[in-house]
Amino acid sequence: MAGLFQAPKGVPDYFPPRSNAFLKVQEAIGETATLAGYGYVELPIFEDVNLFVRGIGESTDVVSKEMYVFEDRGERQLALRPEGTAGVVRLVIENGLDKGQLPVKLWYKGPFFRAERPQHGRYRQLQQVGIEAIGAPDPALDVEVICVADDAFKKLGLKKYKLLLTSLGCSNCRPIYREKLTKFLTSLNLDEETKARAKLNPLRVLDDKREEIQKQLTNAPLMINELCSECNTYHKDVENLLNKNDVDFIPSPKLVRGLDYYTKTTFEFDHPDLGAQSGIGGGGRYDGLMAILGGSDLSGIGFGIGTDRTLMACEKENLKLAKDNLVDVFLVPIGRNAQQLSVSLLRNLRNANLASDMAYGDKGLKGAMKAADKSGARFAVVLGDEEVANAQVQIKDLSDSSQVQVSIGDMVKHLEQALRQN
RNA sequence: GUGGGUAUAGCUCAGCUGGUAGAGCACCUGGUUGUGGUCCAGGACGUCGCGGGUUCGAGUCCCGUUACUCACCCCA
Repeated sequence: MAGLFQAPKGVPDYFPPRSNAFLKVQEAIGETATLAGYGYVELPIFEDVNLFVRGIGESTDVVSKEMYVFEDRGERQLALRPEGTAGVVRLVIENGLDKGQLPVKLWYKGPFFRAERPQHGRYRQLQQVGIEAIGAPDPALDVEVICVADDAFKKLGLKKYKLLLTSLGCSNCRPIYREKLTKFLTSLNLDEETKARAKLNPLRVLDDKREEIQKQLTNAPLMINELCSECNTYHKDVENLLNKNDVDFIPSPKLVRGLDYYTKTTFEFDHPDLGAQSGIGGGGRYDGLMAILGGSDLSGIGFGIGTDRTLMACEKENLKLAKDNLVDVFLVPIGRNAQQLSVSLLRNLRNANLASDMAYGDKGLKGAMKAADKSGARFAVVLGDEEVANAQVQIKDLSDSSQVQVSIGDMVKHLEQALRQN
């Protein structure tokens, strides 16, 4: 049972059959983004630690206590990426993508790392698929980004998730609001820890889950009511466009994101069946980030969808994402000659795009048939000395046990037709 | 990071107030010498998470530790 090693704390393993569903989730989001004109980027898994410190914000939990920081052999300070946006923005600036046609639309996928205490759905190596659209401060673009996520979830068959939406204002209206909120919070009776949080980022106190805190927050000033006229108009446009396109959303004035760069449109997708780790995706605008990281002063918007959690949500809704069988055809050779011939036959089948496998090892006929059954293949191809001598194979339909004999030359064609019929 | 729960076969779990391990499913073999899925018979599989302690004796009690898990914090 227990070997010498176990996976590092909080790191999930994916293996068949669940790994097939994992892949489907990743593909569904990536395909939706591609259809919307987003190009794929392959980002490095580690970056200069300061990219994240500057980009995400030094005071955020993600940076201050959850980053995997290390030094390489050249004494460079690096960090395993805790999120994707900072890396994409760096890539855009470094490669001059912002000098061409705008907006720049990109998508990415892969693992991210945060040293949190693990929980079901909260991993130290977490998987995300994300998109970013940089260089067009247009409400229609905000809606496009939200729709890509929404459409991907729908494509997977998800029904129960909710879209939470608000605006966090801009560099003009947020500081004013922040001061107002701080004043309000200091009038409350809060524990030391919460007070500290209020000082660091007062907005964060708003989505505290404890009832005794929420009770005190009923009359708290809300950003959504304090937006400057520009932000207000922008947000109304976003809401109207979402309504016109039948994208349901829940106005959530207390929604806060843990990364400092968010401005204006901010959203989160929640799934009710995932307990405390209910966020399956989130994102928003980051209009100052390009400039902060030394690029041209362009706006940006994007999202990150949690692949792990989205898969869990699909499982909660009993969605069948991938078929159980990997192959449709299974070769059952009896004897050395048949086995050697099968190697070539397998290649023929696979080159004709028929997913196929064979019984390896010295299994008897019975065992090999059993393996064929286990594989989930629709057809078993039986061949022994007699068949090899006559250049024939027996093709058995495992769903109804019917069996026909065809020549080896016709095998691929026969199976192609049989599989196409259903 | 804080607080609670759990850890027994590959999986899901049973094992009472301490007396040297059990079920179902899965796996292997045979019944059927060249035909799977059903059925029947048989078989293999465990240092009871790990380390220490109490005891004549610990899966069971105590301490520590690790992992998972629930909530908080945070977030995907």
